[in-house]
Amino acid sequence: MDGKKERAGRSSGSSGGQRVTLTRIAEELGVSAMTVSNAYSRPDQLSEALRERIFETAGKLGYHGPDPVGRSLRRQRTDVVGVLYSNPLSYAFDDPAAVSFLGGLSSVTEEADLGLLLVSATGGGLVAGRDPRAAAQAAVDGFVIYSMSEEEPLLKGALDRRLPAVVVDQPLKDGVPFVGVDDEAAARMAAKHLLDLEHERFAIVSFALSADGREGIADLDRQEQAAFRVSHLRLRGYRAALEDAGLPWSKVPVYECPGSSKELGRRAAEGLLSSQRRSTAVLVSSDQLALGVIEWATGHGLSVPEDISVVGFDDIPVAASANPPLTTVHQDHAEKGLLAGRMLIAQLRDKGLPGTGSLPTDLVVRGSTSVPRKP
Amino acid sequence: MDGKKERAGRSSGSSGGQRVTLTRIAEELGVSAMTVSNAYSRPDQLSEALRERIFETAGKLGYHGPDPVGRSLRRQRTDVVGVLYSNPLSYAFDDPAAVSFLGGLSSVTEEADLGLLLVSATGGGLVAGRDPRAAAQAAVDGFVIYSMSEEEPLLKGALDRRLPAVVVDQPLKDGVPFVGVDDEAAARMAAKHLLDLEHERFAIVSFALSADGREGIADLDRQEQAAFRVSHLRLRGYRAALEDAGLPWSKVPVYECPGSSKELGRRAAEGLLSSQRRSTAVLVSSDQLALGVIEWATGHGLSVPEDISVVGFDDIPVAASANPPLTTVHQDHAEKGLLAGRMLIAQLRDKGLPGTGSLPTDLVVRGSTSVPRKP
DNA sequence: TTGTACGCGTTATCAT
DNA sequence: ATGATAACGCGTACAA
Repeated sequence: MDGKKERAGRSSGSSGGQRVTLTRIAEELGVSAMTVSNAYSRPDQLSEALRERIFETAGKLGYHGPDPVGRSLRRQRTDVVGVLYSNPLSYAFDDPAAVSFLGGLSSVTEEADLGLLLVSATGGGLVAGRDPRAAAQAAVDGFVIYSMSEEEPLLKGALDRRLPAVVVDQPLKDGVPFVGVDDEAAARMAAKHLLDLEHERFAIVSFALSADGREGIADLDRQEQAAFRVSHLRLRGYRAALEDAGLPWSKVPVYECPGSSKELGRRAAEGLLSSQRRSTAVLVSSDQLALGVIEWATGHGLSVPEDISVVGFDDIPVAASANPPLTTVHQDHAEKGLLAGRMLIAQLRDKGLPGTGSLPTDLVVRGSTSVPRKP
Repeated sequence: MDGKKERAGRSSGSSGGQRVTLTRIAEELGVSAMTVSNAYSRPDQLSEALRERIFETAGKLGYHGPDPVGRSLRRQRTDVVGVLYSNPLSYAFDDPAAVSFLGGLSSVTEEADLGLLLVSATGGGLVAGRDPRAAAQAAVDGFVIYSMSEEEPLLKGALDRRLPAVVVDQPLKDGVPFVGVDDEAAARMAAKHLLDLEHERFAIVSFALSADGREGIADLDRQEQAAFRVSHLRLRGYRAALEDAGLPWSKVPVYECPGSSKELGRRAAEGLLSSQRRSTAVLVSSDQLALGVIEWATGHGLSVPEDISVVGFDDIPVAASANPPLTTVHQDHAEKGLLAGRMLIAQLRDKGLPGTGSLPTDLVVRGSTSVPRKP
């Protein structure tokens, strides 16, 4: 015998410690294992009477249905979808956009009777010599890759397995179906709104351009080399709009935050708005950051939008009820989850490779923007 | 040969359609399968040179490490923790308390290198004849059971498997470690706060007492028979405090909501506060409901707290920044997740059965409560 | 350091 | 309606 580990379990009732399997039940009744299997998985292949007897002894022996792992091995599928998220998984639950996305995704997987396995990008902490393959070794039928960095080792590990997959937002990968929005056009729209209000002094708050955790003003070089597609495109959009209006981009400070939270937003505001001749318009590439910017501003005697207009990006649920309500670029994160889920399931069902799913965005004008105060 | 399904895959490079396995690599190199296995799982058992050669041909043939399912079967563990949530899984992502909880839980599982599998209570919609066992058939090493109804069939299915498990909030089950707070004392504290402010006309908004989806005023009978432990205890706490103050419970209307959302809160408020001689104090058993109550009130010309004081329960993140900021019972949901995770992992590691983990609560007084307006 | 033998628990196929 | 056989892909125990 192999594993001799003593089961701690309160040996409840009839059977001792030994693991109960299909075969065990079969022996007990003098039928074949196949028949027991059928009792659970294909009821039409048995007489009702036998099926009953099987369930009965199963109950008596403490057997509660086919072991999922054995079944998965044999059937060559797990009925589980893996979700890959950039950075510590627990961050996802602090990010309202990610939460909405997962909500949408889960409603599809749920309906399709698939489990949702959240796979950590950084399990095991920083254990030296940790195999980057490890995290990709999940027992899943396919992956939803949510907004990952191009360079994330986990990504390669997952894609190498050549399972069905869908990438959301980033990165773009040949042959892998993709879901996203037109980030550049959306950002352009946001900037255009402020330009229409006749703002002239702009500042930008961006989330991470690369995964190196840098924080602070990002120069042109760094902007160009952004590893995060989404950050890059949003910057491009802002830039295009400003340049179209004849404003020199080189004079627009871009503050890079290594994440997306209120706290980082406050710090960005501090870095950007402390100066004498401060900006009147701030374009922010996420709502959480934008809310942080607003907090810092109001906390320092500046009023929004009278002194400073702020535009966010994402339209997370709290944006509407913030104070002031946040003007922002709306995108439907839950819908994105739905779509990604459907595209993955299509592949699982052998419906072939879906192409690219693009979702609309629109600008939601609320209370955080207005014409600049006259000088 | 068994499965004849044609792989859709773009047959990338060297190898054809055939699945690549450990054995295949072994044959290719003329070594034993065991050695290949060791190359991945126990590097110290090989010469570095051989290991390199193995990885090389593995790469060439498109093999990317041991199959997780085969591995799980053999090792008798999956390194995955299952999370059971009451009702459609997607609701969890709409519930800030659940989201915080999952955040805490995920940070522990992540650190322990465990995957987190979200298991749906109601997969496959309402397909008739659906096996309630199905959802419990996840390939996991243990379960975190989050706030489920006592009667949920899924619960029985999961517990029957006798895997390590931890129950959070409800239901209480013999022999299953439990994490929660003292809901009754906390509710009492909330009621006491309003009594101290000299309120006398109370109304209660509770979330579900049973899983039958009923909505509306719940009579004493229904209150007593609540299937949800948490709802029951909170009501008991409110009641005890009011009765201690000499207020007759029978005159206090209890509105039951079949869930926890702003929308349901608005409906409850409508049901409770439309009357002539309305209450001045509303005790609500969740923050989301409380925020809905406030919205309804302010939307109908009542001001909070001047006309009506409202106390919530949970202290979800938005409570502090709501308008007015919500007075509520604070509990640390993320910490609850951490604790539940740790208690489950302790079992997985054979550290024996942990007992009960109890977390503190405290009342956070903010702007939604004050003395009642003089009549 | 490497190889042999076997079993983990299930189910598809084909036969009866 | 039921059974025999043979994998599914891997890893433990032990021998060499």
